[in-house]
Amino acid sequence: MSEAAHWLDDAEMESWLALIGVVMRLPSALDGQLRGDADLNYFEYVVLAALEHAEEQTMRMSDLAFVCHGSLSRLSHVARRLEGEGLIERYACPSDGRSTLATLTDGGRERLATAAPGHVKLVRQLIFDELDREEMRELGALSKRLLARIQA
Amino acid sequence: MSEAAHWLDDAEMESWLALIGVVMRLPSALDGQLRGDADLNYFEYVVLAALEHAEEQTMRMSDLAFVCHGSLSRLSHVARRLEGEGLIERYACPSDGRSTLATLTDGGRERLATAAPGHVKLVRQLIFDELDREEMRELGALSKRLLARIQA
DNA sequence: TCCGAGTTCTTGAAGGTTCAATAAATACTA
DNA sequence: TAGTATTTATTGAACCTTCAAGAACTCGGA
Repeated sequence: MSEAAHWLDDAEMESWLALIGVVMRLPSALDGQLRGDADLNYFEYVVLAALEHAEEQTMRMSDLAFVCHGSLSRLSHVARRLEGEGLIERYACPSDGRSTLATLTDGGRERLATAAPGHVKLVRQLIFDELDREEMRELGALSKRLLARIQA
Repeated sequence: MSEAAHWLDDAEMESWLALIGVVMRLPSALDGQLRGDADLNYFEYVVLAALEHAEEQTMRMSDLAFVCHGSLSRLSHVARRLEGEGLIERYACPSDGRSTLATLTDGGRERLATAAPGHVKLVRQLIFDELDREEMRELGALSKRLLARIQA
């Protein structure tokens, strides 16, 4: 295969720059709103939200890290902070001594309730107000395929 | 407007989770390759790449920060590191005493050349190998519109 | 059963980013 | 043109994430 085949052509570069722009800027936009409304960053918010939707509002740390798209180490540090603020609790898993279970507290639910309306409003404003129904589905379908590659 | 209108429906949530998954995971995938191949993180790579494509391989710090999607403070810290490694140089702007100009050195060009093949290969692998030509353009067009909102 | 390999989680240190304060220059305005 | 506001960039501290090491446990084969 020729060397040139490895580089991006103009159309690919244009698409890439737009995508990576979203990737680079979206997190700080989300962090800003959450910090202001509920003194959380996006990752902390996602951890609380994931627990809220889980069975018994409880998850294993490693599963939680995966669905939140973060490393276990990152989650462990964040969990210590969240536990210190009384937003979650951790306890040993009865069925597997290696695992730790994290669960949402009432305080965590309240904090989530404080953060959520502004967060959803911002997501709508930045993403879904811009797209019609078909475009929204298309973006989701493409993202899902890319995510599968990135996770692999 | 009813309260419910503020929340995301199932299809929106599915799309959002896929998009944010890409946003959360893509940077660490890119960082990994760049760290291994050239001891750079993605932001450092972007700074060097932006300079390479600029007139005279030189840009004002604040313009550089904007095109790299980072804060000026972040860029300033990174520029100190890159300058320390001899990859860029900074000097006062002759026409506006407030501004600093950053320029790529030979060392910076070399480092970029070390990093680029693997980086492009990974981007192709993660993004463009998954999409046909039409999907690639569609993703770019949608991303561009979202980016415009996020930057506003 | 025992031992080695693998899994799960935490921790401290190193490295990177954000935030707030500051300095220095330019632009505006009365 | 003097004074004020704005723009541009840097800095150090606080905060967060990554990295590497280690502890505790489970699994599987000899």
